[in-house]
Amino acid sequence: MTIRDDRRAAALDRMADHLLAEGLAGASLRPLAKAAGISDRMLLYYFDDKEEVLSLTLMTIAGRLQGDLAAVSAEPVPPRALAPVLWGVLQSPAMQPVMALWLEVAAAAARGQEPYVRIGTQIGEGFLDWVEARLAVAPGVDRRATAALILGVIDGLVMMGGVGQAALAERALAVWDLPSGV
Amino acid sequence: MTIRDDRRAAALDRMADHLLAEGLAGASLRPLAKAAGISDRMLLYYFDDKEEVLSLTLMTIAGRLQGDLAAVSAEPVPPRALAPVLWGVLQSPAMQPVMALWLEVAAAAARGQEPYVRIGTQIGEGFLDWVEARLAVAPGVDRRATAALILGVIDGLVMMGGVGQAALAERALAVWDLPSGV
DNA sequence: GCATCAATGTAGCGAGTGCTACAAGAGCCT
DNA sequence: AGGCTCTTGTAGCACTCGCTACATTGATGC
Repeated sequence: MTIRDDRRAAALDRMADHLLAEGLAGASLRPLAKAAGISDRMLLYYFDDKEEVLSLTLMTIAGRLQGDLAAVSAEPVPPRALAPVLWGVLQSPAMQPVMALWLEVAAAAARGQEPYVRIGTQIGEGFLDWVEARLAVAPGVDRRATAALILGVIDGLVMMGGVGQAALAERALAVWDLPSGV
Repeated sequence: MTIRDDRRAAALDRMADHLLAEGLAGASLRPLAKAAGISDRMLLYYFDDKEEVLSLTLMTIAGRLQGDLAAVSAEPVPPRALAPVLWGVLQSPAMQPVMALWLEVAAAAARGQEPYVRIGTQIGEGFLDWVEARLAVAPGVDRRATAALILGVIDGLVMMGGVGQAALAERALAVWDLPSGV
C-alpha cells in the first residue's frame, strides 16, 4: 500500500506544479498525467476519478500555501499594520500563480461547482485563521470580522491587480494606511 | 445591413442572459446558439469566431451593468458611507449572477487570457469611475486610490461571500463602518 | 425569366474530453 | 508449477469542442 501512496504523493506534487502554471484550464486528465510523468490510464488507477485528482492536487497546493504562510511572524499587530504584511506576502512574485489559481477557485466556488466550493471554503478559512492569529484589536471589537475585513481588502486588491491595476491597488493600500483613516 | 445588426443585437441579448445564468462554463458555441434561438452555423455567420461572440456578449452585460449603476444617486458621500452603498447594490439578488460572472472574468484576466484581460480592465475602470464620481474626500487625498480602496474592499467581500462566508463579509463591512476606524 | 448573391440547413472534420474493457506481464503464495 | 492478484499498456467509446465545405433556398436586380 505504501508504494501506491508514495506514487500518489509524487504525482500530486508534480500535478500541483502543473496546475499552478496552467490554471484550471490545464486541469484535464491527459495533460495532468503527462505532467505527473505517467499515463492517463495510471492516473485513474491511482485515483478514483477527475474530481479526486483535482481535489487532492488543490489540497496539495493549499498545504504548501499553509506552510509558506506559517513562516511569517505571528506577532500580533493592529489591523492597519497587518494589511500591508499580508499584501506583501500575497503579492510576492512567487505567490502570483497561487493567487491566480485562488481567484479561479473562488470564481468556480461562487458558481456552486464542486469540488471548488468545499476547497474554496477551506482555503478561505485558512487565510482567516492566519490573519486572526496575527491580529491585535481593541477590546470589544469583533475579531473574526476584522480579520475578514483585512482579508477582503487584500483579496479585492489582488483581484484589481489581476485586471491590470496593480499600481493603483498599491496606492489604495497606502491610502488605507494613512493616519487620517478612510 | 441593419437587419443583420438587429439580429446580432437580439442574439447578443439572449446570449447575455444565458451567460449570466450558466457562467463561462456555458460559453461554448452550441449552447450559446441554442440560447439565442439560432443554429450554431448561423451564430458563426453573424459573428467572426467564438472570441467575437464572447467579447460582444460580455460587453452587452457590461452595458446593462453600467445602466443599473448609473441609476444610483450621484450625490458625493465620504468613503465610509459609500462602501455600504456599493455593497448594497452589488450584493442585491438581481446582481448576483453579474458578480459571479465578474469573478470568472477577473480570474481569467489574471491568467492573461484574451479577451478577458481587455474586457476585465474595461469593467474594472467602469466600476472605479462610478465610485470616484460619488466620492467625497478631504482635500489632498488621492481620490482615485480611495475609490480603488472602496472597490477593493467590496470586491474582496463579494469574493468572500462566494466561498460561503456572506454573513462574515457583512460583519466585516460593519466593522469598517464603526466610528473607531480599523 | 433568369442570373446573382445573401441566408440557412446538413453534415462532418480533427482534436480533445472523462472514462473503461481487455489483455498481458510481474510478482507472490501454496 | 499453478494459480492469483497487482500493475500497466493498448485501444477505444461516446461525447463536446471550434469551425468549415457543400448544397439548397429565397429574394433581388436586370
